Amino acid sequence: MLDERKKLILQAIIEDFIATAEPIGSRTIARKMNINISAATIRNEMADLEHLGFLEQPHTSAGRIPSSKGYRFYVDWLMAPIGITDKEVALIKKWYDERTRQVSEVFQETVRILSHTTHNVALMVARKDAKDIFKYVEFLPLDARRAIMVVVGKNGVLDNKIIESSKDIIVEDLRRVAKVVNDAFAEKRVSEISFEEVNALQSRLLPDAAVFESFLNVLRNTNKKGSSEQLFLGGATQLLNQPEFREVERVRSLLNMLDEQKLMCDILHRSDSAGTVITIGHENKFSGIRDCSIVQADFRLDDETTGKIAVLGPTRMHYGKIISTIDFMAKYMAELIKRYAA
Amino acid sequence: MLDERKKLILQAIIEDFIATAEPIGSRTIARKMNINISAATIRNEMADLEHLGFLEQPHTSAGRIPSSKGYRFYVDWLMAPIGITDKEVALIKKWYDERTRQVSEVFQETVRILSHTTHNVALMVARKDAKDIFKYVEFLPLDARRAIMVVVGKNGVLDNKIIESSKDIIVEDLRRVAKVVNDAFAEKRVSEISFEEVNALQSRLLPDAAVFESFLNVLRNTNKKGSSEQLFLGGATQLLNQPEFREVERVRSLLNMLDEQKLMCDILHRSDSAGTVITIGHENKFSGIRDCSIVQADFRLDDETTGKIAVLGPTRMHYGKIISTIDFMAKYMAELIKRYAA
DNA sequence: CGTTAGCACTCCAACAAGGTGAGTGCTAAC
DNA sequence: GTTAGCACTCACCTTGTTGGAGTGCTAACG
Repeated sequence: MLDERKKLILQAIIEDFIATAEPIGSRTIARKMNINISAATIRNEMADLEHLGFLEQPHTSAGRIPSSKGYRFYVDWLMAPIGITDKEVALIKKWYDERTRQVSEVFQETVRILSHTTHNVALMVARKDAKDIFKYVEFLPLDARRAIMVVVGKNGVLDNKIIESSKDIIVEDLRRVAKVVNDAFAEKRVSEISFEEVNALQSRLLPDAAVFESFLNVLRNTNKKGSSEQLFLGGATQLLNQPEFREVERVRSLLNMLDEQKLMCDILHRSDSAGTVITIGHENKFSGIRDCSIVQADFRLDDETTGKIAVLGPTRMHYGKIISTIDFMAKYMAELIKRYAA
Repeated sequence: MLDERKKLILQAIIEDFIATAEPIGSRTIARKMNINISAATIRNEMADLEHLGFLEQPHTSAGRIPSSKGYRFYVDWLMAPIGITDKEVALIKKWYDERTRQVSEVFQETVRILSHTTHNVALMVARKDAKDIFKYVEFLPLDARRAIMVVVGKNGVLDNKIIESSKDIIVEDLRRVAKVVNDAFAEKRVSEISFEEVNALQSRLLPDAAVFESFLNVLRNTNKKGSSEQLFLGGATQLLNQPEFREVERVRSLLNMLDEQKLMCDILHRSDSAGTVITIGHENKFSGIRDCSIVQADFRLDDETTGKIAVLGPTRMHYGKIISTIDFMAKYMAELIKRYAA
């Protein structure tokens, strides 16, 4: 497709632009490349590359900058894989160590670290598909008028709630409710308990309607809580350090997009393909980020929980570094969560 | 302190500046105020007000802008109380309705709404002081090798955890552990269970050391989780709409501060006084926000949970409106949380 | 004595003009 | 195919000019 020299020149241009964010001219390239070619020759090659769509000119007599297509070619064919160094790994582990104590903190800290190491916005969606299976309900006494209803699923407690009564609680009543419910629903998947089944029980439990209602609420809640999708976002500040966001207008429009949680989830779910996916500039479906690139990877925490982790920034980003960082983070995070959950 | 006319002029200047963000001159004021005073007179008065420290001049022959002291006087003496309208209340309630389903969402949504209605950054810290009292521990069977340990406190389940064993679990063993632990710790405040007491039990439970260890872990965890402080933050985007943040540099320095969770907590906790507190410009202890004001109120959710809710923005803010909004939000949020928890 | 008109002065902001430098495309020679 | 040379373009910086908004001061007025 491209001869060897064109590839070299394209690579040199892109890498220089990634480093400096300045349009780059033929002389500079001639000076930087080891090959002894004159600026004039490079000028000719650059004109060719522009006609082929790999480069763009902001205006006549400025240097060239890479187009989306140019970056795509670079990422697919030219880019040298840049691994993550031991030092960086150590730093990341240190950050986690210092700031996370429990599972719930790991997600937020992950985007924090990822945004700091990549100097771009980091985001993550974790999606939990409830596959909870109900086992039994048990009532634990608290005091005369209160008891705790504990709903147990196949993999532990699904939820618990205090039952309060205006008159003294009779243990026998609770035990009866438990028995009926347990007989009816045991081993059922929570998300599949139907309206009809519930109705059928309702009449039998009329004297304890309140308790039964509470139980249903807990179930519904579990289901809702179980199948959730959570978005984490960090490092908007990082963007401000990028020269492409020197004007407030650009910053604002992007920040506004990032505020739209639903939209961001959609963007991340756009690619169903597994593994690491890179979307560059115009390849984005959403016009608001046509001048940005997204590098994303997916991860799996357990049977129920999967997610995507991504870095978003200007098309001019260190693709190689970001890819290896994100891959490492996805794996390490999953590992960490397992460790904390144990 | 100030004669009636000076007050009127000061008020006019401040309100104009809040509206336009432009330094304001004598002629403009003369035109806007109903009173028939010439621009020259106003000039004299303005010179006085500047000498008294209520106004500042960005440079000679620009208009005047209010100083921190000027805003302080305005807030304390001049400002007309601006209530929150029924329409606004309705809007806020609608937003909550649309986006919150459970307690955990209320906090985040509160800062979202607050930042949108005030067009400034909203933040909130919720602090929970653990006063949990241990009642008993109970083991619920799950399958042959697993059981759930449920730790019950005075106000419900403190925590639960799955106990896993390599050999079949003997119910009697668990019951024995439960009895020993319950006898020793019942009615004790979790945060006050001492190292010595734990040691004393350890020897008696040697055969079931693993289970006991798990129990201790849960206790420790409860304690840690119980006494937490969480920061919520929203609406950084709003800042970008303010003319004082037209240059990226200012935005960056502020966003960097906002990223420092610990610092922000400190700032909010600075004022121990209850009720609504306003800190204007130079009154701030932290130099990074010397050109910002903070309006904060505190709230109480229950015996254990208290917090602060605040709006942060340029000194040029609609103090009256923000105060009434924040007061309303603090109350309404507490109410909402009670409702969801019930 | 407070108020006002008038005036000279200051300073920012916007605009225009000219110079500079990096870069290009084209052509002709190697 | 490669290269040197040259005319040309365009952004950007510097400098100068102008206009307007605003001030402080002074002198006159009721």
